[in-house]
Amino acid sequence: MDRNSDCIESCSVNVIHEDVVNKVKSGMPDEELFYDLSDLFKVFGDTSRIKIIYALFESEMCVCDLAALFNMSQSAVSHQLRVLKQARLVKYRRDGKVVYYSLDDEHVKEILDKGLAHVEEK
Amino acid sequence: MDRNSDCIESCSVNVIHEDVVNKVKSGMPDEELFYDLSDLFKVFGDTSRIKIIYALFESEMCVCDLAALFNMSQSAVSHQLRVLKQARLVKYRRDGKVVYYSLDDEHVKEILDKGLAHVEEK
DNA sequence: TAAACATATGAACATATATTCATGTGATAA
DNA sequence: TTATCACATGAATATATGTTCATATGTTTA
Repeated sequence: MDRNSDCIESCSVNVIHEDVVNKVKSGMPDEELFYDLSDLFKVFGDTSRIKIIYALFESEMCVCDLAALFNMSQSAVSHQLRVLKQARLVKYRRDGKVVYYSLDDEHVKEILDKGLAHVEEK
Repeated sequence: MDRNSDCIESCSVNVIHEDVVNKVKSGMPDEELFYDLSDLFKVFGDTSRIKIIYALFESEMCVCDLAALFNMSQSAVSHQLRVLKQARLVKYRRDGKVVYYSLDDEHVKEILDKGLAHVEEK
């Protein structure tokens, strides 16, 4: 864990602007935040999950219908819904044998819309 | 490419709510959009790149300083900057031997802030 | 021109991850 | 109770991806 603590030497990386590096370093958030953020965006970084989310924007849906809609296997959909569930992005309700999924976060739409703005620009 | 076009049968996936599926399907955006969006979020889905972006929020920085700041190799930083460049998220200017990178998009901050709101919630 | 420096990049390697396959679980209906 | 249906899940596999290593490129300086 600390075997790279002297890496500024061993990596032959030289600080060119020590003042800038120190200033920026002092403004950096906690290391854990970077992991949490990248973990969240990793969830949006897959076509299948983006598709599922867009479908759930329109309506709550069951696993089988999502599979049929996107020509995916039931298993693949279920696995991806699990990822979305773990990220607290979707919730579900059971009605007999059928499980209905829906979005469980007011930020999702905003995040995707901001991403859309970047993608569609120029 | 079309070998799965009859997948509703071959995958043994049955549509339970055909009306819902058809309604949602008609509201789906172009397939290409899903790829563009997931490609963009994939960029945010890595700790190293998130770190670099956060550093560039504070100040433009050269490759060497970024490497020193995060204890990364120069090569790793350079590779990740290339990804950010291809996603049109950063720009650069050359001053002699040194290349300075900075953010090239007004959406980046907004996207990460929305993600932050989700991460910090509850 | 040669040497040194900052950066870029291709190949190799290790790890992460998405899908499939087989099977398990929970609920309904015959 | 047994069969069937909708869904969940573990293991295996194939692919994607991040880092390292070696080296190339471009710039400055001796």
